[in-house]
Amino acid sequence: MTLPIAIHWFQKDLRVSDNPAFWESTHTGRAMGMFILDESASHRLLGGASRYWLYHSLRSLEQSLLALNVPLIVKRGSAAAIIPQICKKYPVAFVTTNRRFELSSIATENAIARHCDLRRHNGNLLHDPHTLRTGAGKPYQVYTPFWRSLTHAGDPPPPIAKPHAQKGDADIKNIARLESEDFDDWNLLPQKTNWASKFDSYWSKGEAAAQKKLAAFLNTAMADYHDGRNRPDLPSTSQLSPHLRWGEISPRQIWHATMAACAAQGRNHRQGGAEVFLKEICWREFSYHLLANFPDLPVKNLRPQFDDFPWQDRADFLSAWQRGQTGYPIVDAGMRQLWQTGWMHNRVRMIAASFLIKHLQIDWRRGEEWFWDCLVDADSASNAASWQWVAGSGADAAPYFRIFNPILQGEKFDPNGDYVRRFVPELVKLPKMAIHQPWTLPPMILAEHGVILGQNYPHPIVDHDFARKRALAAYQTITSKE
DNA sequence: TGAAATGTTGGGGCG
DNA sequence: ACGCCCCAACATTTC
Repeated sequence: MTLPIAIHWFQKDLRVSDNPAFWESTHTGRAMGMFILDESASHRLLGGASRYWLYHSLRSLEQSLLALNVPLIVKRGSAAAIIPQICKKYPVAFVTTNRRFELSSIATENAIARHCDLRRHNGNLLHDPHTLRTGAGKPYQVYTPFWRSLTHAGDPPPPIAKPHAQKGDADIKNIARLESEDFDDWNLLPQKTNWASKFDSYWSKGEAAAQKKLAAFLNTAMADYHDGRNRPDLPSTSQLSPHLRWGEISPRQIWHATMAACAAQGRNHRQGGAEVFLKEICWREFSYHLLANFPDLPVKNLRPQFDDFPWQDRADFLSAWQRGQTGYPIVDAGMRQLWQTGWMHNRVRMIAASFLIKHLQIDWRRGEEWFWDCLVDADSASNAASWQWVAGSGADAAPYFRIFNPILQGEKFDPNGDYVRRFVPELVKLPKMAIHQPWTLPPMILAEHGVILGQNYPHPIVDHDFARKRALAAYQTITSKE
């Protein structure tokens, strides 16, 4: 008996193992993989760093599928148009995909489902974001009860294996050859200036690399993760975020591998590094829970009173922040790490975001947009939820008056200044007692260490004490109106 | 997953 | 020896 032709539509699941939708297509059909770069108007365009990652991830996926004898069709255009067209043109029985939760993606999937047998799976989250509910039957808006209910629900489903290699089928190979474009033609990599020149040395892309990175983390950094995760100067985080973003690895794989590692190491997974690590994985889950239930999350304040916040429209300040020229070393190091590597340590993301919002009084959406463009892990759920969290405009947000002091944060979490020196080379000779506040040294001493403020490193663009008081005053203007 | 301001306490210097 | 003051250290409150 010949199985029907099936398409697995890869979206944010560029992997072959623990991929429930892909599994279905290969086990109940003759499967073709499909990836569509959808740049139609309703979809947010990928940022530059994301396009870089996508290129390499597709390369890797292509190889994995080749080994499984599954052809891959890549196309550019509107998925809502392309998939029904292909289904009409060829005898495609059904289409599988792992559902997304962005508003535009939901609309696209629904449109396709009207024309094809679209079978949607929950392949990228631990649980369905619509099933976890508070006692009152509402979505969670506070992280801790969300975490409690998630852990109370028990372990997520165990990951499923990758499919066996397929028989190899002339029909679908033919279709793929006729239909597929070559993503080399898509200009996914930088064209004019190669700003991603350093990315290659920082990142291995693809499913195998993700698994390797997870294993390395579980065997080394996880033990110290509780405190280590806050140290941008140390290699103490998993750096799995871009792999998760593209679905090269699934949270269920991470969850169960962490449990297994704890068992093998004789550790308790309910405490120490493992629990904190799983909590971070669940922050991503929480972000998706928020996005699924409050689809405006990426563009609208969850707390509407923030709609009246007196944001400053200062292109010069925004640009200084983007280029890592604020005069606050920990902020500048973070922003330059972002530019050079496509990634920023999470502690520093909070500091840099707080600085943009609170010190410079710039709308969090400007920061969200910059991160969207620069991060290899830019994800509509995590990025938006985290920016709203820092701004205080989100559901379970940090109170607005929680204003990070970039000097204290630097001294606390980069105690020797090594992180600053790595990314702000003009400060490399400064002693650690001054590296987070170079302006406190007399100009003579600074010059001896190769620093001339205003020439090779900026003066602080705002005074911390002034900025803090101004931020609190601005916050008053929206709270007093209620 | 803050920081600053304000309040409290207790040891020690000193008249 | 005693009371007073100063202030570091810690705790609590406030933004």
